[in-house]
Amino acid sequence: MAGLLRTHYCGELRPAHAGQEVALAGWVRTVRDHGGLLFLDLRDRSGVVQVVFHPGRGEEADLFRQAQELRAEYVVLVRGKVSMRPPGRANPALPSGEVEVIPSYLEVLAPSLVPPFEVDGRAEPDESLRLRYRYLDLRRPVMLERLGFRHRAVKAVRDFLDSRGFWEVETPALTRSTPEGARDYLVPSRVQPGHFYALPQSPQLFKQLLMVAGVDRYFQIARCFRDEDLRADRQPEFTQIDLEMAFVDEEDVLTVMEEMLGHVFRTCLGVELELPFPRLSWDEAMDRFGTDKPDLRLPWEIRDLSDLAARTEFRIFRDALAEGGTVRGLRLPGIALTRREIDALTAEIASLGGRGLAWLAWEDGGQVRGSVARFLGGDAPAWRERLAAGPGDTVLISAGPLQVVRRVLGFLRTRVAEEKEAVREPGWRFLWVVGFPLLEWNEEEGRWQAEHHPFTSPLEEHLPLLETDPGKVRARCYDLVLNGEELGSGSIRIHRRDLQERVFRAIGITPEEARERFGFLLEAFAYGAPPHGGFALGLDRLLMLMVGAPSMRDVIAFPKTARAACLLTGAPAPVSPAQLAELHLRLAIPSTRGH
RNA sequence: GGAGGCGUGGUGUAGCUGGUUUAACACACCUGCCUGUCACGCAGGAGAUCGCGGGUUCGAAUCCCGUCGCUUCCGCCA
Repeated sequence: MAGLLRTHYCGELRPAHAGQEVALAGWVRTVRDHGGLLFLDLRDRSGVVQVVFHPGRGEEADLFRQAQELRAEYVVLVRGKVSMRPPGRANPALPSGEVEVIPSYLEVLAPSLVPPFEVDGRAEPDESLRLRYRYLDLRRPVMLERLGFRHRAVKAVRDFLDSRGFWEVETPALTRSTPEGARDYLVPSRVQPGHFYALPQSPQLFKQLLMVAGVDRYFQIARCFRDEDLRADRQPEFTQIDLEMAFVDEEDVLTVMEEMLGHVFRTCLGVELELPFPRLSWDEAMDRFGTDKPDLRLPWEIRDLSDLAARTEFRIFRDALAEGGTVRGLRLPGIALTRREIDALTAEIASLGGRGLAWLAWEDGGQVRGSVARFLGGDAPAWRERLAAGPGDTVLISAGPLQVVRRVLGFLRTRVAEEKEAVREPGWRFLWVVGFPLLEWNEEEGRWQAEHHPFTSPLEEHLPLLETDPGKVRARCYDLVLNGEELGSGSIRIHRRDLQERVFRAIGITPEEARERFGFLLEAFAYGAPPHGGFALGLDRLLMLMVGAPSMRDVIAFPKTARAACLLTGAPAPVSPAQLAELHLRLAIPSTRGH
């Protein structure tokens, strides 16, 4: 269609173009037919410009009659002259609003059915309709703008990493099923009956192999697949900014990530991020905020009240402490809760293991009230001081095992803020959370497992604990959090075969299993692996936050629904018996429908 | 796997404590009129048996059960 000779985008016309002959192509946004005068709003991805048709005589009259046939979303070609609008007729709401186009030629390149929803309408159609007609949904200026933003952000990432000596390397999409982690998407092999590929959950192992290969600095805008249930911020396929560096320690990786994000925010949003990002140890994050991804825009913090609680006669507190637990409180500054609200919250925390919720509140006069107020006795001022509580504040108190108390108060922190629409401080509050436990106890399977992944290096000084007290070992890993959303994680990897085998042993992977599952990696490490570390950042999540979209689906061109379906193509869908046979597959679907 | 929300002309909503509607409103659509609009305006028109199935009832968009779809959260997501 190069012969169309489009000369300009609609949205870029300005007074400077006045007098020029232009050729525009785009979609009809609206036609305002005044009978003796007709306005056409022509739209392309750059925006809108107004084209004015006069009835006149001869050719002009033909053009006018043609224009009267135009309908929304017709694709048209317009040639004409850019002209200043008459005095007082400019539209300040439109970037091109000072000019208009006087046409000399009009051609319908393609008509359109009446669209199933108004592309430029005020109302946002139901999301399933948007997804079914995604190409029309994406035609909406907000959505096109988001796609453009995504392009610019990815370009900024590439430019930055290139400038720092990173090479972009592609890794396989058809790979081996990984033993731990999320459920894999499997692809059956036709050539090898009964064997399967898995789509990668991340390029983790390959990037480590690239380090062994001497690539030194690798990155990839990598598609990752995880067959788990979806959320507003979780899709079965998503994109990571994946990178790995050889001969580095934590500081190198964190600095590169900070500078990369600084570059992206500067180029895409014109925002200057404050570097470096603050860091919090995992233990401190859990103690102060009850979560490993605290939203720092919310200043509320958790306080340990165990010593004070020990002096009360309150059974629940004393029992919790006697069993080795803790008593902690969360102050809600200036927030009053009704009994009913507290009951509702108590019910909600039951699923987190919280058996009850105590509370205190301070009156204007300074007197304390609440479910445990009568147990404070002479210690009331000490409680108040510890919590820094003042009139109008409510404090929620949880007692029990440390893990449960953290989880409960961490949950309440965001839950109440949401409910009460507590004001969050504005801004981009990045945070590094470092020093996660290397291992976590899997209650169900009765064994230790990797908290991050099994290739994460333990802290050197914790190595002796690996066999004696695995839960105490901290890892050389780091999570990046933005406004309470986990953006990604990374670590310094194990590069010595002996240590890798010790970690495998700690998580109950026998040498035989290790060889079976990761033999290729262990073997590679036997041939001179450099110390290395890296990071993987969730691109979709980052973009969602940057553009202020409520869901990751809004920054992905063709996303899946909560049931992992594509409403546009109808995927997933059945395949023919012939296809199954070719793949040596037979279906075993239990007949659940009893009619 | 569990819990909640939503489903009404093409679109977005109202109606939903059962019977005063012939299911309403806005936008879109169709016809006509209109020379400066830009969410153009005016007049007229067409269009929904209320996701689907079953039940309760004299009577169901409205109540109940099931089911499907979308969605939010928990579990899950090394």
